[in-house]
Amino acid sequence: MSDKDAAFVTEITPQSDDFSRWYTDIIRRAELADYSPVKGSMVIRPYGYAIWELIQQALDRRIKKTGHVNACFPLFIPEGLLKKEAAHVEGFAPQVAWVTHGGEEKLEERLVVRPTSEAIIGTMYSKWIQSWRDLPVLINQWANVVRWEKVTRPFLRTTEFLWQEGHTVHETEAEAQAETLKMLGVYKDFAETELAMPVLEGQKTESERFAGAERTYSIEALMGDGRALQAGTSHNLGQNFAKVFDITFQGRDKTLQHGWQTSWGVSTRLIGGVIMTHGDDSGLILPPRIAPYQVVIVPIPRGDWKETVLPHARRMTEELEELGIRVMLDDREEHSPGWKYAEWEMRGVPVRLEIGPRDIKNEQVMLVRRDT
RNA sequence: CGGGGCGUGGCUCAGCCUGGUAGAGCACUCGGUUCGGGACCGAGGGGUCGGAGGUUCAAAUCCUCUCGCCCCGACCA
Repeated sequence: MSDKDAAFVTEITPQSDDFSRWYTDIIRRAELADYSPVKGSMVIRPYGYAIWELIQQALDRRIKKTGHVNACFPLFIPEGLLKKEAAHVEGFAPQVAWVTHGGEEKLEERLVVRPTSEAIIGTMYSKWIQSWRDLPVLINQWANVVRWEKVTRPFLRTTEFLWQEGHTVHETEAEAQAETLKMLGVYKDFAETELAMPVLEGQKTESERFAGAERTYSIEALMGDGRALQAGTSHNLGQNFAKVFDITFQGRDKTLQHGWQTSWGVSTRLIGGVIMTHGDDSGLILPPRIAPYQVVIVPIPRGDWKETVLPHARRMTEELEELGIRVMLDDREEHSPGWKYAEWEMRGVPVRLEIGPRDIKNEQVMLVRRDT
């Protein structure tokens, strides 16, 4: 196959030519996401969203297993609340979207569309926490947030993105620090186990620290172009927010104390990380745990295949599904087997099963792995 | 936000320099033959050239402004 043919076949720029272009080509060709009419905002298409749902499910299990529960806080935050924590507002003010009107009426107080939820959650926590017996508070939320970024890239940095943000309050500084590192560990294990994405964990420098945090830790993944990608962060907030949002409790020693907080999050950026960690010039390579289809079955349409091959392929599909495996039976007649091979390789399906009349006769099946 | 590049059917692009109101390949629709690595033949549908203004008898083409996208840098999940 000549280079020209290869280019035609995949329509994907080779990594060695232009890694960034390769990245955006894959997203478009594999139908993970598409650009929207809203500047900097992308549409996550069904195939891409299915990956996010699998990431959510797997991570949500881990978050709950470590004692956290889910809740949902408002999208809008009153300007005054965001401004309470000085470092926090300074860090986020340049990239918040403002709501100034309700219908035709100008608002008395402007609202920000949440860039992160420390302010609104801290405000609520101050109402809910009275005693050391109320601690720890271990809440997570799955949400969308908005940051008015000047430069955007699909999945890696978009104006609006999906994420989870955990917000906890503890009795002591040591407990908060332990929680911060525990969740960093959860992220590391999640990235390496579910996403097959090796990461390096460590503490961020002062300039990279989360606005308002005492300490910020992150997991960093290595991309195919040799660059690092911040794939998740865990912050020890100390008492910074507790002091301005008045999160106090009466301690075991009967004195009034401020809570010790953490917050931690990962976002749809993880999908970008997966693409850049595993993908090759033929397209996407998806780790089986988060692959919308783990197996694609391609029947060979020959002779009386509809009476022989197809029923067999359907039975195989059912049997695999009973085992909990996500299967795509591609029995479309408008595409040739060769076309389907290339298509599903491009979309990163881990395993392909080819089954034709010969296989039925010989009681065999052709299996091809995407990652080899 | 600084530097660079680019906006022409769904996609990739040619045409622009040397103005004369649009082409190719792929994709799509219909019919037929095919199908073990992106099949082939025939017949079709679809764009007024990112947007606005200007120059001109005439603008995809020249000028101005503007919007958007991509890459590098700075910043961020």
